[in-house]
This record gives sequence, C-alpha cells and structure tokens, in this order.
Amino acid sequence: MTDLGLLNPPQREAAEQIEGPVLILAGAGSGKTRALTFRMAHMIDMGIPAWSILAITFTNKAAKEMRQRVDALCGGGADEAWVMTFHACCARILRRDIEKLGYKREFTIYDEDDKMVVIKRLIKELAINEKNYPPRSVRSVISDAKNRMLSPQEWLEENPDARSKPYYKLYEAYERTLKSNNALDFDDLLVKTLELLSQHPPVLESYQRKFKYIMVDEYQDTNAAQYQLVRLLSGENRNLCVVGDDDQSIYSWRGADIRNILSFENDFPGCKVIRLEENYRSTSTILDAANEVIAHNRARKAKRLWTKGEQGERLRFFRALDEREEAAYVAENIQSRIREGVSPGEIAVLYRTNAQSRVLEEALVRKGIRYGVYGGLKFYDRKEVKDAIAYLRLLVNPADDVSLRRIINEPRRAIGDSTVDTLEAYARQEGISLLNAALACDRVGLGARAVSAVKGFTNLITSLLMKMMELSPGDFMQALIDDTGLIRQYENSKEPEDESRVENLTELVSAVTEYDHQNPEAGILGFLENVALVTDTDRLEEKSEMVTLMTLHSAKGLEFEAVFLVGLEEGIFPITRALMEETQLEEERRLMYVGMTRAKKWLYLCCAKSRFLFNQRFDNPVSRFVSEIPRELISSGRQAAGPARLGVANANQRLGAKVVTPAGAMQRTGGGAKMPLEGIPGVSKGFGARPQAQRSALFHAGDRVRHRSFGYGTVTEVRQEGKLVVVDFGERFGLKVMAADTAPMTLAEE
DNA sequence: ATCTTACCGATTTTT
DNA sequence: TCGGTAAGAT
Repeated sequence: MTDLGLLNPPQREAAEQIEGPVLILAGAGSGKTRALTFRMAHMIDMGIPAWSILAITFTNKAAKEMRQRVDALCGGGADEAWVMTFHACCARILRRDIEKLGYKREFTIYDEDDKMVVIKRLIKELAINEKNYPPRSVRSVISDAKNRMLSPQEWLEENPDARSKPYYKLYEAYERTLKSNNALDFDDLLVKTLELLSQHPPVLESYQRKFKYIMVDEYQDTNAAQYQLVRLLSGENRNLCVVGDDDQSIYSWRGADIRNILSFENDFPGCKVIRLEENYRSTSTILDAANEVIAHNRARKAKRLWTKGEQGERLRFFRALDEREEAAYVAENIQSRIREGVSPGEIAVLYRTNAQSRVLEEALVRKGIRYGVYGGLKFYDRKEVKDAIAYLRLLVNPADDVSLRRIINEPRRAIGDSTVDTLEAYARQEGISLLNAALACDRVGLGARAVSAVKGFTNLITSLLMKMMELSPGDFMQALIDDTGLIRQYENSKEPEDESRVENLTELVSAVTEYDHQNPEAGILGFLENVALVTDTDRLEEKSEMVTLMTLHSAKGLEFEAVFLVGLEEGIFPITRALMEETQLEEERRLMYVGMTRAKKWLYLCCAKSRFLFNQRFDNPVSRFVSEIPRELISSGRQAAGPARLGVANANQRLGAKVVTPAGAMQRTGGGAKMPLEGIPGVSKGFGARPQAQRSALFHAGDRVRHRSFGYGTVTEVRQEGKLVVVDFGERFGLKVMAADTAPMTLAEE
C-alpha cells in the first residue's frame, strides 16, 4: 500500500485529488515526479484498473522511470497503464486504426533528414528557387503549420502575400508525397491522430471509455495539437491532471504554447489548483539566485520557491580568457570535487549549443575524467546505420520511396541517377511505387545493363523479404547486412574510419536482437518505431561513473550535486538570435533558470572573454543573466577578481557586436583546430599562419566591401593603423570588427 | 557510373 | 572548419 504520509501536504493533496480537472503548478525541484508517481500508485491501490490510466511524459526516459517507480510503490500493477510520450501514444493509436485514414498499418515515421530529402526533391521538381526558399525554412513553415493544425489551404489564407505561394505549393506537395509513401513525420503523428479521433467518433469514444484518468507532465511545453488531443481524450469525465511550471517552458520554438498552462483554469472551469513551492533539491543560496534571475521575466505567474534546506556555498563565477581556459577550469574543479568524494555521475556540465562540447571533452580527456556526451551525434544518425535501417523500412513498407532511393545504389551496384529518374518517371505515370517500377524494369525502357543492375537489386529485396518471414529479427538483421554487402564494403576497406562502421553495423544487429528479446511481440515494425521515437538521451542511465555533458534543454527534469553552466556570454547564452525579441529573451532566461535549478549543492558559472566558435573568434561581454544574480551570492572562481571583473558594466554596450581579433589571437589557440586528444598542447598546425603582406592599407572608411559570409557592407571605421576595420553589414548581420589582413573580404566594385 | 576537385554557405535548442 | 553540391576527369 502506498504511504501518502511520506508526502508534504500539497503533494498529498495532489495525490488524493483524483476526480475532476487538476492543475499542479510545480516549481523546480518541488517533488513533482514524486507527487505524480504517488498519485498513480494511489489510484491503483484504490482499485482503479491500470489500463484506464494514461500518463503522458515529455521524454521516453521519464516514462520509463515513472513506470518503474509506480511499480515499486504498488508492487508491479502498472504494466497495463499507458505511460509514454505524446508521440509514442499517437503512434500506438495509429498502428491500430490508421487504415481508416487511408494509410497502411506499416507506415514509416520520417525523421528530420527524411523530411529534408523530400523537401529538396520537391523544390527541384517544382522549379522553386532554393535561395529564396531554403529547405530549412520550408521545413519550419510546414512544421509550424502542422503544429497549429493548419492545412495547406488554411495556411495560405493566413499568409496571403505573394511570397507565400511557393511555401503553400511545397506544403501541399509534401503532404501528397508523404501520403503516397505511406509515411508520417513527427508532427503528423499528432495531427493524424487528431484527424482519426475527430473524424471517427467510435474510435474516439472507445479511447474515452478506456482512459478514465489522464495525467500530463511538463504541460507548459505542450503545443496546440497536443492540447487538442488532451481535450478530446479527457472527454466528458474531465479526469485530467496536468503538471507543469511556466518558468520552465523552453520549447516554444517547437510550437509549445505557454498559454496552455496559463489558461488551464479557464479551459477547465472548477479545476483544483495545487501549488508545489517547497524545493527539496537545492541549497537556499542556489535557489535565491535562480529566483532572482527568473524574477526578471514579465510573462509569468508570480511565485517564489523556498526551502528549509541549508544555505550552502556561494555560486562560483569564473571568466576565462578563452574557451580553452574555461574548459580547463571546469575540468580542474570537477577533478577536485571527485577527489572530495563526489560521484562523477553527480556532476554535469551544461551548455547552450552542442558545438560547445568538443573543447570541454578535450579538457576532460586530458585530466583522465570519464564523461558521457548526450545529444549531438546519435547512433541511428550514422550513415551506415541509416542505410541498414533504410533497407528494413523498405522491406516493411514497400511504398517508402525515400528509403528506396537511399539504398538502391548503396552499396554501389551501378544504378545511377539517370536510371532512377527513368524508374521514377514510369512510377509516376503508372501511379505506382518506385519499388514496383523497379520490379517492372523490363517495361520501363532502360538499357540492358541498367535492367540487369536493377534486377540484381529487386532479386536482393525479394530474397530478403522471404528471409524476413522465416528468421527471427536478430538473425534477419545479420542476414541483411551480409546479403546486401553493406558490411563487406567496409570490411575490405583501408580507410580507418570504416572500422567503426563495421562495429556499428554489428552493434545494430545486437540492438535488434536485444530489442526482440525484450519485446517479443513487437517485431521489426516495433523496432523501427523504437528507432524513430527513442533518442539516445533517453538511454541516459546507470552511468554513475561518468560526468554528464549535455545541452541545457536536455537537462530538463534532471538533477546533479554539482552543475557547471558554461558559455555565459551575450551572443552565446542568451544566443544572438534571441537578443532582439523580448519573448525570446525571456525564454532564454527560463533556460538559465532551468540550468541553475538542476544543481543541488554547487553551481559554477563560467564564461570566456574570447571564444572561437563557428570558425570565428568572438569577444563577448558576460551574459546579462550573471549580472541578474545578487553579488553577495557569488564568489569568484580561481583568480581573485573584484566585482568589476564581472564585466557587468559593459554588458549592454556592445550587445551582439562580434569582434574578430587579429591573427595572433587565433594562433594562440591553434585556430580552434582539434588537437590529438592525448597530445600535449604544443605544436598545432594553425591555419592562421602568417598575416599576409600589408593588406592593411586596403580598406578605408566609406569603402564598399564584400565578405564571404556576410555579403556586402560598408567600412565605417579603420582602427589601429589599418589593422582593424569596422564594417556595417546592414540589418541582417550588423556591425563587425575584423582583422584587415585575414578577413575573407574584398573591395566591392561599384 | 564513379571518382576528384573546387567552391559555397552555415552554423540552437529536440519529441 | 565542416559538409554538401556542382562541375570536370577518368
């Protein structure tokens, strides 16, 4: 029996309020997960069948944890409950009934790469100018439209200007393509589920009958489609409990709408509001600092976390000369914490962008500290793995033309672009899939060589299809990498990196075997779904021997004894793009708040005076977020530094201005080039070499110039005897200071 | 058909 | 620096 006496009064209230709508406003570290798990366990104790409970979490990892914790509390009765992310939940609903929408049960889930492939093809086909309509922006237009549940037509009505037409056409064609490929993208999982539920009342009613109780965690990060879904499913009984914290809403760029949580009370009148404001995680010093920072936001519900815990130590602030010194500082301090007895698993380094991880890794390696990086390059993103997966997808879903294109000539089997284009034309004319066109290649009008090459491919596919039915998933995966020759091409290769490709393919076989072992009913289809929906970050667990490196976004929901926030510079964090708009800046501040509140005992704030990133050197002022923390809560890091060193005074002066220093500074850090990890920082083959002969005299105030990256600009000022030039690149890039002799810039002819 | 080379452009966060 | 792509060479 679950002992609710272990909860504090509001937590207990949350656990006991089972009927009707409930809004739990749970501050960081307030035992939200605890309240939720106890609530669910309590429901099961009361005799509510687990299968009638739907619990939505933000990540798969959170889902797994929650299920385990509930099981532990009530002795393993949670199996039948649906505890999963929105996307996993939708995938499950659709696997059952998507045929009602004209798709086949074996639909493929396209990832971001697949989307881009489709979009790029369509841009070519529709003869749209890629410069004016870059694929990435097309992708975001489509994704935004879907998140707001707008059809192509509806989107066009909202955006009637002439520039929108190509977007509309692309969106429309994109939809058609995915449908004919029997594929859904991530957004579709939500949108198509909504379509299914709203167009087929019996299906909706069956789920409404099933799910008597619904819980949604991280409600502040739900988007319009997710909101609708929750509304539909909770139906008349309205036994809906949502949990969230408006101060931790950090996904608006993905369509999350903070208004969902702010207006819950209006949407579900009569709802019970419960506030969890007692923090059990951090020291009072850390909490005060975080409270002060977040108080600078205007768009928020007023609240203030408090703790009975001890005061703890002051925050440490350190401003390094460059990113290397910053990394060294982090590594040094991690090392001494570990020597004090802190477990490496209780230490995290958090950064704004994945690109910042490399220099940190180098520093940790040098100190011999074990670490794990989460996010960034994923196992299933590697080329060889994606190829193998593409074969699987095609075998499961023969309509998947994107996967077919990827592997029809991988490994090389002499099927070139022109052959595929011919097949494509035939397929279009006959209204069939590319695979079917390939099977009919006799009739397509190809040369004899091409026909035999294509036949080789289709024979391979047919024989694999037979094997797929006979063999276990694991054995089949092994057969696949052997029969296709995927692994052979790397085994015979001399390239050193191909060795790891072989390893990865072998690891993929183990992954399938392992998955099949744990999910005997799911089969290859289940495995593919798992690949699409489960990210590497979800597998962060039992790595207690390693220091964690991750982005601030992935750190949501986690906690560590010691946390290092690095790159606290204007332009990095807050990131340049957020400096313009108040709402975006507030989201960055929430991200800062999330980062700070991950720390239990020690919080380090780090930044660099000068940083090499994106192949450029930046001289950024200290992040404004640092100056929003009361001085008395901070002590400086390694070197003695008065408050002046905080650099607060100039924090706003040079807002966003990037300074590219002369070649000398670049050399000092070897131009940011990667050095051998175990090597000694000595001779590095910097690319900056020698400044060329006096180009300095080349530029004068008033000159029109053209820069490789920033385009045309006007020289506004020349400094230091012509060594530095200040150039105005207009609205998009603004003022830049660069070294006259190294900047990739020339005089522009008038 | 495939390999080689030379350019250009871009760089947030992720279910 | 990196990766993707377009044009040229074998």
